[in-house]
Amino acid sequence: MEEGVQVMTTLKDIAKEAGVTVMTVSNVINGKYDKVSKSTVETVTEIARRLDYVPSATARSLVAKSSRLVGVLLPATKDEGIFLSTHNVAVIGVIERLLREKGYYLLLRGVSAAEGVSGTLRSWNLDGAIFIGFLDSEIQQMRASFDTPLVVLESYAAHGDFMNVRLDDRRGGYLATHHLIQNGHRSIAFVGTHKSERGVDRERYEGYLEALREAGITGDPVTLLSHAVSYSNGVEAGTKLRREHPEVTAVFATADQFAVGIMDGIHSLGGTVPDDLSVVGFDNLEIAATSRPPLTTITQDLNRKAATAVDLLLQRLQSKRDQPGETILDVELVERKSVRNLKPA
Amino acid sequence: MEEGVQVMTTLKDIAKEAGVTVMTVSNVINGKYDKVSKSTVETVTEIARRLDYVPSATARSLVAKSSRLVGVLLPATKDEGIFLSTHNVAVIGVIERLLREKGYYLLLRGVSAAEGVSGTLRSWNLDGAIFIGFLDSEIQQMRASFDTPLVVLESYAAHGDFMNVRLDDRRGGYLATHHLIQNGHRSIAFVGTHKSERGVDRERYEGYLEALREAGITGDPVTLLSHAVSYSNGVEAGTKLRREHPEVTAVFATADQFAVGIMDGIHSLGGTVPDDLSVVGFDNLEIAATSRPPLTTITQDLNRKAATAVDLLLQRLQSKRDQPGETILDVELVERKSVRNLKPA
DNA sequence: CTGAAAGCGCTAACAT
DNA sequence: ATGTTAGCGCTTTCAG
Repeated sequence: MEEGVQVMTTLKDIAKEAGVTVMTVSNVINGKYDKVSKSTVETVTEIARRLDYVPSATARSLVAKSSRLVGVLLPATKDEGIFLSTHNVAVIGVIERLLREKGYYLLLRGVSAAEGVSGTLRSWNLDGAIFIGFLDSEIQQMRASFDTPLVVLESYAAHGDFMNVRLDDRRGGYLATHHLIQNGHRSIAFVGTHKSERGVDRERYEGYLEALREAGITGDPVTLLSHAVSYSNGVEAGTKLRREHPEVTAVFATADQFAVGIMDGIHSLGGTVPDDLSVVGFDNLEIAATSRPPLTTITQDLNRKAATAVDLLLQRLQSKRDQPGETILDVELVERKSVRNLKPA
Repeated sequence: MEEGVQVMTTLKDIAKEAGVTVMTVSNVINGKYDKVSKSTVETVTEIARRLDYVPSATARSLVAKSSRLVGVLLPATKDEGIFLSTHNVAVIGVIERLLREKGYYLLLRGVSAAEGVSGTLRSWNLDGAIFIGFLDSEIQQMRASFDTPLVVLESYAAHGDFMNVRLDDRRGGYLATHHLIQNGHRSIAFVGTHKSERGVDRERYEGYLEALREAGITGDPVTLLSHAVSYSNGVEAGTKLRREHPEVTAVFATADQFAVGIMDGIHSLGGTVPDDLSVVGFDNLEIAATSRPPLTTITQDLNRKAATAVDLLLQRLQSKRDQPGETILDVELVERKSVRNLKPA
């Protein structure tokens, strides 16, 4: 029993044992059997197995241009971790599996705005990267410092230089608002983030306006904007809505966290959802199904999103061919219990 | 504007530009200023910045024994992704942050029982690894194929060869059951997994028995065992409990998924929690706070768990000193609304 | 079919 | 204070 530092078996070890050159062993390991005699293949293979040989990824990556390493980067602050939504989690899970199936490794990394991204990306010689959850401005800025093949999720950043996979947010906003209108609502508020921060919200807002316009609803709609998506900002919006805008009968929130917060805000003031206020969210997180009441919201195909991202990246890696700059995924309305039908039966 | 493959700046480039040797540049980059004249340091530093130099981690890892890469491995099947619980997600988030702070990189990897683990672990020359969510038997088996410093979360596998960070599961089981007893319950069922599969459940079961014994409750308690932790297995247990064990007034479930499932199972049969059945779970996942009714459960300090794991690993990496084989984290009862007080006021 | 030489980017050890 | 040599484990030429 050896103790202490692990001693790796190398090609050299096998070569010595087999009485051949390192080169020959390398060829066997890499399956280039046409360059090696059958008997040599057998001996070498046997010895490799016996010595429990594992190729050194670092050595390979040094000599080849490829590292078979893909970076998945998420926003992070120095003090907080990553992984905000259940959502992203699921996406990363799928990404990991797909990459693994294709023989790639996944380097997970939180990126704080302060430190650059280029260190990580370039020092490991990443074959590619996937960005999740960054603001458009951050993406543009980060993109400047490296040119590894890149797929970005949920962004409206100009996509001259990378591939973009996102939802049809505008349609989502339209669907949500249209649903409220169909249920007889006319005074529908909008709760989201300042549109400069998330392109996603700007689009959802456009969809919202479109539905309003289509229904001939004019006038300034009530619009409540926060700087970040959070439950507590939702609560705040909910209380504000009840206190200051009694005429509003429904609200479209651009995130389920907002929506659930709004509902709780209403409840805390003695109101009821959907009786006093109808709410539609966006994302269909787990909390949407378990909230009270269960939240009507806009959903998407998570697996498909992750799969699309990985596919695009790998295709790009394998065949230098250019891929479409933007892939837009469809969304759907999930009807639950947070919308009241105002129309007479 | 260059197009195509990224060309990395190397020490050689800088050396040429500065008119010095690669070695000198290396010394400057690594901050060994005592070996280089002040003026050289300045020129080299300037050129490095101008050329946007980033050291090659792969080259470094090849020559050094250290790769500054830590593997976080989770169970996965070929068809399913990783990331079962909200829980693990949070833990990984914290681990990532701590590793990053210390200058380490995180390789995220799902491991299916079929493929070995040694390939990943050894080909990347990982400095260390953290295992999350594996069965004890899997750990023992995997451990055989490599001897990288290892921290294992939530396991009762013999810890001769690695560090173990886990909860005081026994106390958790005791606390949960004791709470039910204090609320006047005498007929308390146990819902968990077959104890051979998760050591965690065996311990929680022991704690459960201990509380029963202490209260002088004898006789065979109702015990419902599944093969895997899941909501649907919980629902099944809940319906079974209501149909076949009407004498049972309370249940301790070893996982919140079970507990929430049980509650829904009861509800689906027209029963009410906690009026018809009191339920205590374990883990304090997000669903515990948002379930109906909110679930009384056993909680733990997630941050502390992750931090402990990383600390142990890094200490082990930095000073070859041996660390305690097992670190046991405390647990607490979180009281919510799923337990009915049977005692007269 | 097999070997020899060179080099990927970097650093440790020993010169100078 | 700087340079030289050597080598980490591997693959890509180019020779035999």
